[in-house]
Amino acid sequence: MPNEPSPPRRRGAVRTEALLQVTLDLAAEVGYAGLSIEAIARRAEVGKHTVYRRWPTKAALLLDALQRAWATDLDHRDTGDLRADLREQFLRSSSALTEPPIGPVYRAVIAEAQSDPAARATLHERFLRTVETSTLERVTRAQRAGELRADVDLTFAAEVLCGALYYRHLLTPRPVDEAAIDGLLDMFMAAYGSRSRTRRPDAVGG
Amino acid sequence: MPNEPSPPRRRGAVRTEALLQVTLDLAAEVGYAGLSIEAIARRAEVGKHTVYRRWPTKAALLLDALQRAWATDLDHRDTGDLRADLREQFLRSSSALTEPPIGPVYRAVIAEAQSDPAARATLHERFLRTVETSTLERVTRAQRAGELRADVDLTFAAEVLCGALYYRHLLTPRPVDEAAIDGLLDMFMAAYGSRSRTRRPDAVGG
Amino acid sequence: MPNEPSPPRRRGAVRTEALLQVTLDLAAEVGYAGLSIEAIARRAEVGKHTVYRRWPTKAALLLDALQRAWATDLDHRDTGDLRADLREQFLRSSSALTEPPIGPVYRAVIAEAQSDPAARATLHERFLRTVETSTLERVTRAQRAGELRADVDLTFAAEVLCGALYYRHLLTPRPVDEAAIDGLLDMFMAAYGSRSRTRRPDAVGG
Amino acid sequence: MPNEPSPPRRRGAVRTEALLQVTLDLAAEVGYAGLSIEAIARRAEVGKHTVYRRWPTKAALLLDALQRAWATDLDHRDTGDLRADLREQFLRSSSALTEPPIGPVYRAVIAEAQSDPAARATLHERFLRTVETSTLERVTRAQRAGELRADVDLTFAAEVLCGALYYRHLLTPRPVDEAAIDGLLDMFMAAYGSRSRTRRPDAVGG
DNA sequence: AGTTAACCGAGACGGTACGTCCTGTCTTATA
DNA sequence: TATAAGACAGGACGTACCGTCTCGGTTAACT
Repeated sequence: MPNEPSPPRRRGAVRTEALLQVTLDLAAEVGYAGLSIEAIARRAEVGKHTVYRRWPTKAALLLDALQRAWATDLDHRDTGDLRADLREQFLRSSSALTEPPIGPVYRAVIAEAQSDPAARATLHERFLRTVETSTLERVTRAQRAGELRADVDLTFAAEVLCGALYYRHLLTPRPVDEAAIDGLLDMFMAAYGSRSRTRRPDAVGG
Repeated sequence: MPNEPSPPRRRGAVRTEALLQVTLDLAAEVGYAGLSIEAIARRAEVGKHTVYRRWPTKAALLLDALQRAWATDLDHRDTGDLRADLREQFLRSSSALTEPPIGPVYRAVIAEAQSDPAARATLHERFLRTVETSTLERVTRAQRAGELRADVDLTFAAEVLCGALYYRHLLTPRPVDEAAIDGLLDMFMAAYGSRSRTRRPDAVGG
Repeated sequence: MPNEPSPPRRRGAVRTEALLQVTLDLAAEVGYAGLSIEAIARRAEVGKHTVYRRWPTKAALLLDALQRAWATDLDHRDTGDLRADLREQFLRSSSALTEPPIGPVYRAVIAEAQSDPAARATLHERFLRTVETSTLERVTRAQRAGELRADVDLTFAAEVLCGALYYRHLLTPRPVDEAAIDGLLDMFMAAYGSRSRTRRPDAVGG
Repeated sequence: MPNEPSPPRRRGAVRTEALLQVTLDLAAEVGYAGLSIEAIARRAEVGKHTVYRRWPTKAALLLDALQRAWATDLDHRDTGDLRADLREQFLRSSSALTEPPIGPVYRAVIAEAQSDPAARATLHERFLRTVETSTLERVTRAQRAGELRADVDLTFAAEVLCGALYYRHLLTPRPVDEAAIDGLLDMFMAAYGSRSRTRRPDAVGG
């Protein structure tokens, strides 16, 4: 029996990286449906145990893979024009969530999260809360700059801004397009904008 | 719900009812995880084909089961006080979505919907759009009654009201409680309420 | 009370014929595997009950279908040369059993017969015994004509002649070709032929 | 937290053995009809895949099970009396084929073989050919010993000996009893026995 | 000619088995 | 000791037939 030399086995962190990458590749190629641990291990030419050793749950793996792909710049710009900055950031996020590999992985995570409260908490902690926080910081800066009314606590407003867009993306056949974002910002600015700068009687609604 | 004219298959209809009920029972007893077609058929003492004959997909079955459980009164009250009516309706919806059997079934549907665009569209068409529409009608009435500004198109606002709450319920560890609803309504009324009636300078924010 | 009332109902008889023909057609087109009652009824555009009303068992249906196709001339020729007559008849039977539709139906019947002793008995009664009997008659005639030894009971010999060929056809990858038939006849004639006419020292064996 | 230690999983060859044994047990207990892969796996407390991993086909599994049960001594005795030796061996084979577990498994294999030419070939290769060969060897020895005529090739004769008995067993309601075996041997000896030793004018035929 | 009972297609129904896929645990052999 | 490979029990998937059972709508025979 001829012993063919097998390739050197990569280990530890390198392996972890490779697995996450394979997960993203699979997501991009075969989508949500192909994201089984079995398929990932097969594609990575890795024993299944090597996956389970690293992540206790498919949700955990997918969350890490999502993080790896989460290269989008989360920090809102601060050009001094709050509306324009939010608009630009929301557009960027929207297209990021739509395209592979983030899109399929995100959907997979959300599906997992429905049956796993821990995954749901982690999903929020590591991704959604981050988005909310980043938005909150930007609007808070705007508030300090006088763009927004000073008499309101914006915490919940930041959640609404994010939530409305996620809702549309995940549970609606409608796209998160410019019209949607503008409509949302109209509402936000109407509610919290400083009186003098906010009124745009010709453009509210949509 | 649109049905074919009138093929009075009483035999079939009885089975269909029973299957939907079993689905809800399973959801209440064993939760999301127990909602396999196999388990439903087994519990109903029915051949699997009897299920597949009626619903091409688990998502389709779950959507019908959801509809069956969806007894919540969707029509917003109209006491003349928009804020109070919305608040009351949102609280009611929230508790309906939290408890079995709607809770588990809803989550299961959403999980299915992530991998099945058709299910996603149907989910929205039959449930979320209904909620949006119902809300839109109430706020439009309020607008005509002078409670809300007359210069805005409220279509998107209605989506935001619903979406923000669904987001919190489905993707967040936070509960949809009175504080959340009040915060949302503050924002909404601040944005669109008629000037004289809306300002509640002491309570905005959360 | 099975009171055979009057002349046969034409409608019924026509249907029966059609079903048998469909069975043969299916056997010829899709072979053994396609011979389910379900498929036959579907192809005949007939309710399954119409099949079960006529035949209690798939085996029963197949046996009737087999009979319908069993057009092969079973009566051995009697040219005065026993060996030649048997040879000719065996060749004819062999090719009949090999080709559709008899081939597939025959195999299907035999498969059914393995799990159903009644079907096995009927199979033998209606087909195999007929072949044995027909052969027995021919060799008995030859015996009376002096072609075969007078001091033997040929009943079992007739069974062996048939059985050896069926064995080869059904359980062996070898074809029932001229060589096989000649070999068999050599053995038979060597055993039972009258001394003077039988010895063919140059041709015995294969 | 130490869970209850599950019994060490039997693997590989041991598992294969167990599965074959379960197949034979089922055959003996519930007969031909109970020999589904599903039932075998259930009885063995084994995942179905564990069966499919080993045998691509039910036929393949049954063939192996048959082999396991095939303990009958295939080698013909050689007491110097060919007729007695063959008789003894045929009787032994006959009763082996009649009783469980070989009986039901054999019938199941033959049923499978009718719809699967590969199974048919394997069935012959591994069982029937073996019987033919063993018989051929014995008669060839007898031929060299002068018991049989020297001027014949016995290959086909060996097939006929086996085939006639299989035919009777599998396709006939008649049993393979002593009379049948004697009749067959009469014919064989009449055909191929050396003249001086063979003639038994009082006993030929059945 | 009207009645009526058998027959019909269509297919629903509870079952069982098929063969495939994935899960999460466990084992083996290699490096 | 970590690994690649994959065996393993379990269970769901969606499909195919089985043989029984309605369901209305013909037919054909006998009033």
